[in-house]
Amino acid sequence: MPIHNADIARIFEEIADLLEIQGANPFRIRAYRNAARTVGEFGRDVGALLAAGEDLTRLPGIGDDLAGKIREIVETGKCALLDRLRKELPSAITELLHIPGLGPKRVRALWHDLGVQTIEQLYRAARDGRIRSLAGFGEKTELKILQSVEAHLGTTRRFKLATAAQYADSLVAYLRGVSGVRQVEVAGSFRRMRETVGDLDILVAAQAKSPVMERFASYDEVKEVLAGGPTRASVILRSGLQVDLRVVDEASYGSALVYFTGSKAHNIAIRRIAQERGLKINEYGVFRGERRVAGETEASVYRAVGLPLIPPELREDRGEIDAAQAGRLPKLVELSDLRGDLHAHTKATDGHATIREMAHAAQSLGLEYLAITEHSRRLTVAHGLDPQRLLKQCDEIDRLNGALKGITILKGIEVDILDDGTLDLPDSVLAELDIVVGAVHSKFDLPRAKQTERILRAMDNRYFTILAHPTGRMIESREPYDADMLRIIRHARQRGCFLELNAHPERLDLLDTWCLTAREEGVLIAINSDAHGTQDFQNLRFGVGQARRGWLEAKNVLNARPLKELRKLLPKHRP
DNA sequence: GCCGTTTTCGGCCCGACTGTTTTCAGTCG
Repeated sequence: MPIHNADIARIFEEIADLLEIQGANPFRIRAYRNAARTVGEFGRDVGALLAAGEDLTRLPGIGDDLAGKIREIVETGKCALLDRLRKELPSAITELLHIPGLGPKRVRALWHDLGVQTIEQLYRAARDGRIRSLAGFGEKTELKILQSVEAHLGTTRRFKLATAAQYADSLVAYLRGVSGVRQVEVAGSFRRMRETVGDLDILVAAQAKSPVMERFASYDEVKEVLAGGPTRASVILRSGLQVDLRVVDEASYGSALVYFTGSKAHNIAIRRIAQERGLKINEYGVFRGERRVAGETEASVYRAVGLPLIPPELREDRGEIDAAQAGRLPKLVELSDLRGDLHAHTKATDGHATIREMAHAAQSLGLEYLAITEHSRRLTVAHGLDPQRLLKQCDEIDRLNGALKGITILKGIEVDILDDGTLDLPDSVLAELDIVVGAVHSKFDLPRAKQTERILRAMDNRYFTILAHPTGRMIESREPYDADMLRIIRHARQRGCFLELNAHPERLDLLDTWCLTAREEGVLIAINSDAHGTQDFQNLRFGVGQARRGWLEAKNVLNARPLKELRKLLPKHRP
């Protein structure tokens, strides 16, 4: 059985959890968590790296010991340390750490004194009133555990970025209207544009007497107030989304913004640099002894540690600090860099608007071109186009292009990639188009070799232009299909075709880590809306966010090119 | 367990809030 990076990461996480409950050295625990993150996010298969004889200790946070454990896991599928820990502690116990309010110390006490190993046993112990008598626990803690377990068994979902944005936008507008409030920003993983967020972290700069805390607690979407101090409060909205609010004065706004934007790993790395320079960073500023030397803006905080401002989307401790120190930070792509959109649908298949309406909507966002790419005939549920209907649409586009000003409509198709890697429409028809977007919409469960081969064969078609939603995953609802993405990216490079970063909120596919690989391999990415209606172009914002997380610059983005340059890259102009 | 122009030992980010304490541990971000 092949061992994937995610498997190794899971093993290290479990080891960290078990060590933590045992009360092991916290820095040893951190080492396992860091290693889990490093391996889990690493773009290439570490098993393949080992097979190629590469030295894993070159990876950050991987020393001789952990490199040895990775080798052990890759070669045997097991880890002796984990097996030993599982004998000492019940493995299921790690699940208890995910209950809010329970950390390693309390989990250990619950297990040691009450024999609690599972969430069900925890629930019964709390319900029967057995927890309040433990040392360090009380009635309130017991009640809180009971509520946390009920909430945990109900919904523990994260919110998709676009969904969270709806709640964030209106709450931010509300807080901006409170007297004494100077600045409001959503920080946390939302600001870093992670594809899902667990909660919203909102930062406010306000005058001392501002009633912002009271107004926050009385916001009409608030269902429950979890905690509230003078500078910090947490609530649950009716939607189930947790919102944490932090209030600071204006002089601390920049350092607080750095602090609450995270990521945690990035902040730790920044603090370490500060420490080396005899400085201390906290949410109130950068300090040399008692004296504050920076803090009013984010730029001032980074400057104090000798770095340029690092964009939030890069703050994941994935090399951005080294890049900043070396003056090699990418100039990340921005929404305003996009010149067109290369994937959209209309009423002709499963969209909701006409070609003309879609073109106007795209143009109002400043786009210069729009490719209409309907589904092909195999996708009958979407009323996919057969050759006859497609050619008829091409005529309509020709007529519209004669009438429209300021935007050009490109003729395209989102053609199904069939099981054997052939395309769902004949070459003679594809030859009439500007753009052929190919997509896998069936047989997601083919074995890795077959799935990979299927996609590579599709790319071999001389009209193939862009691989749509390349991994097929749907956020938190469908796993990516099993395919060798590195081979696919390299094949795209060889064939002169491109990969899509589909900006649909359910997809955000290509993932950030693969964007990074595509960039390194010299493959351009098309950030496309996959719009089915005129409002859907708004989603490009989230696609750009994901692209920025993947370190993409405008020059790495296909549809950041003006139409004239784009045309030169399309199949009709290939040798 | 990792790491090093203060290197092979001795460090490893920092503060708010809660509950159970009576000066602080545990948890969280």
